[in-house]
Amino acid sequence: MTRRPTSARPPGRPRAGIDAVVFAATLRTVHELGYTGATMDRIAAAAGVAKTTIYRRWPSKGALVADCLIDALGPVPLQGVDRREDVLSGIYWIAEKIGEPGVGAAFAGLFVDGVSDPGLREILSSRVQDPYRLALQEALGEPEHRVLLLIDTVVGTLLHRMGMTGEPMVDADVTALADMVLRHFVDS
Amino acid sequence: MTRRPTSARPPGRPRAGIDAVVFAATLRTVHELGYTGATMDRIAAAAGVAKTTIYRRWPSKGALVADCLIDALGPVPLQGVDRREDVLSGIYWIAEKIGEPGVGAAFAGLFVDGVSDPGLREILSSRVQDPYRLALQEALGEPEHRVLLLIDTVVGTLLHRMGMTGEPMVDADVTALADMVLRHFVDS
DNA sequence: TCGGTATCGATACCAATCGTAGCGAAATTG
DNA sequence: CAATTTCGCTACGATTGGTATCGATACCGA
Repeated sequence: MTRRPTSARPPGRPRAGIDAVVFAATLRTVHELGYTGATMDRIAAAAGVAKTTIYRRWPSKGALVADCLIDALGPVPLQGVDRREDVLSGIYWIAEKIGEPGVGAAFAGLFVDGVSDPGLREILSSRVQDPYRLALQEALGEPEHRVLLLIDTVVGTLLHRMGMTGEPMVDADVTALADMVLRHFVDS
Repeated sequence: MTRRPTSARPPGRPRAGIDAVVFAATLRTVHELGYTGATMDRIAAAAGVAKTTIYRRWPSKGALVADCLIDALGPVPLQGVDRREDVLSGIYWIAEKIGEPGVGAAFAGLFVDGVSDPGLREILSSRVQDPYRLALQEALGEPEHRVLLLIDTVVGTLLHRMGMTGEPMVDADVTALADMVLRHFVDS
């Protein structure tokens, strides 16, 4: 919805590396000031970019943060060779991602904005969750509702810890969470 | 922090049932417009109360919603007779509470404001989570870190589902969640 | 090389919001 | 009845999300 194709771009001033700069500034600002405190003015200032430039690329703050989150999470990490190994490494992967500065706070902020913005919930569901859900469904051979519950469990638990303490979950707890989830969803 | 003792009140206009009216209006407004959309002006209008009256009782929107959430959740429901039964009924209890209109959205909104407001995180931790954590520690005889992980798992999962779909979790999924949690935390 | 085009930066701007101040009115205690 | 405290109301300042405008800039194609 926001990033336009870089190929066949008509003449004009280049996009340069603005997307990357704004993404980095967004995460940094959200990390330092929280989702609410990360105003568009501050993000623009942190990126060294005019606020109007940001609004030319993203229609709203929510859309910017959503794109930023998608960029920060990166591609689906599943290998697809071993069910147990896929889920285990996936849990550690998302735990590490959510622990990165700003990622957890951005995630939570999007949920809140999404309550009053169905379009944003659509982005969250289709562009953030669905890629991982589909990959997990294929890797595990489990029905959709079970994979959705698995995602709720893993991501929800990690985010709740972040929200309550402000700190990412320690490894020992991630391991315990992984044990519980594996026993329920993989060892069937 | 906000509610002052009703006894030994000096003369003057009564507090009447303003707290209860404002709590109800807050939940209703958060349910309809989301945490961000629930402005103090709108909450005041919905409660039929002046905005200044609200600010005289709660120092910030976050503090209001936190008190509102504490009021909505009510007392710890554990009976303390059977470990398994306590956890099971507790999970259904919190699932139902989070499904009530506005409660889930209020919860999530507090997390977001809490990122940039340590005082609010303190309220969340000490007045919302701790009562249940302590009761669970006593009822289960488990160490603090395991009870904290249990709470993260149950509440986080339910809130993540609310945030993603906008709808509370269906009973079948709550049952599956309860099975998983019981096996890990109670059946040791 | 040079014109056309599209983006960038800067400033100004609007509506909405949080939170506060001041003041007269109302209600309750004694 | 009188003192006291809170209430409602209006107005206000500071911020914020988002828009409009306009000159400057950099790229593309000829």
